[in-house]
Amino acid sequence: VTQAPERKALAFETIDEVVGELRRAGHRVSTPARLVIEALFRADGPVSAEHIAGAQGDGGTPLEMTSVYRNLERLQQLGVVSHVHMGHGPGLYALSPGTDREHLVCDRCGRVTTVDPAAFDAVREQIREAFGYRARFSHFPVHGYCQSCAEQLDASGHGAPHSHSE
Amino acid sequence: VTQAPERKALAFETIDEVVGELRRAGHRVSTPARLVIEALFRADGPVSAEHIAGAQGDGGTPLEMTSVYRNLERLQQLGVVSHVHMGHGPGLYALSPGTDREHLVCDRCGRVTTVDPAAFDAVREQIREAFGYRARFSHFPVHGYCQSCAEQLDASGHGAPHSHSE
DNA sequence: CTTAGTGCAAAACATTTGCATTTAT
DNA sequence: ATAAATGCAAATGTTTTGCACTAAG
Repeated sequence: VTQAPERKALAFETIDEVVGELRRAGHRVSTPARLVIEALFRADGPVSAEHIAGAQGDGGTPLEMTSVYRNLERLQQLGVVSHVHMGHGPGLYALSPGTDREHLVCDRCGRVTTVDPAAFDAVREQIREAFGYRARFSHFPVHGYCQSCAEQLDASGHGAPHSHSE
Repeated sequence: VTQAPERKALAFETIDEVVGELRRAGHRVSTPARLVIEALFRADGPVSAEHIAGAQGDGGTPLEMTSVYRNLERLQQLGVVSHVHMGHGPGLYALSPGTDREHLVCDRCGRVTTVDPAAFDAVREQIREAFGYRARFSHFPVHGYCQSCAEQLDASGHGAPHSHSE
C-alpha cells in the first residue's frame, strides 16, 4: 500500500524558526503569538482554536479566542500553519506539513481510518496526470463507505439507508 | 482519463417517489416538507438551506429555516438527500446521487474545477484496492494546487506563501 | 383523536469585526 | 514614538433546541 515518500516542503522544526519567519514578514511577536506557536509545537496532531487557547504549558490565563484566531490566520498566510476539517466540528490547526495525515471516514458507520500520506501517492499522481492538480486530501477527510458497510449496502439493494448524520 | 461508469444506487426520480419513501418510513408529509422536496427537485445543483427556504415556486411565504433543516435532516436519514461542503460556506443539499459532482479547488488562487464523477473512477478504484473504501469525493471538495499555482510555488522555493484563506 | 411536525424565539457554536488600549519594535 | 497586536464586547452566519400549537394520519 505504501509508496515512495518524496516529501519536500521543508517543515519548521523549532519555535524560533517560526518566530523568525514572522519577523521576516514584518510582524511583531507578542506573548499570545508565542503561546499559540508553542501550543502548535506541543500538539501531537491538528488541534482546535479552543484547544490552543486553553493549552498553555504554564497554567496561566487562557488565551483570548480572538487572539488565537488572529494568530492562526497570520501563520496560515505565511504558510507555517494550515487547517483541516474533521466532520462538522471546529477547524483543526497544525504546523504545515503536520496536517498531512489522510483520513478516510465511513459515511455509514462513522469509522475513521487514518493513513500515511504516502499511501495516497499513487492516487495523487493519477490526479496530477488527469487534471494537473496537486491534490492534498488532508484539508477535508475523504468520505465514502468502508469495506464492510459497502458490502452490506450492496446486499440490501437500495442506496444509503442510514448515514451517520455527518 | 474516463473509466466505465457502473453507477448503481437508483435515484429518486419524482416527488411522489420521495413522498412515498417518507410515508413508508412512518413520516407525515406536511406542506413545508413537500416544499423542501420540490425545491430540491427544482434545483440544478446542491443548494443551501437558505436557498431552499426562499425557493418556493409559488411566491408564498418563505419557509422557516428550522423546518427546512428538520426536513433535510429527515431526508438525509432516509438516504434521499445528502449534503456537501464547498469551502467554508453553508452546507449544500441535493437529492442523493445528485451531489455526485467532484470539485477540485486550488488553495492558492481559489479556482474551482468541476469534473464529471467518471473522471475519478480510476482514482476511486485505486483507493478501493488500497483501503477497501468506496470513496466519494463529493462530500468535500478535493483541495490542492492547480497546475499553474503549483508551478509558481515550485519556482519560488519554500512551502505555501499565500493561501486563499480557505 | 394522536402525536409528528410546525412556527417562533432563543440558544449554541465557530468565527469575525470594531475600537480603545497595550506593547513590541 | 509608532503602528501592530491585543482584549473585550458585540456582531456574524449556520445550525440546533425548547415548547406551545397546528394539522396529517
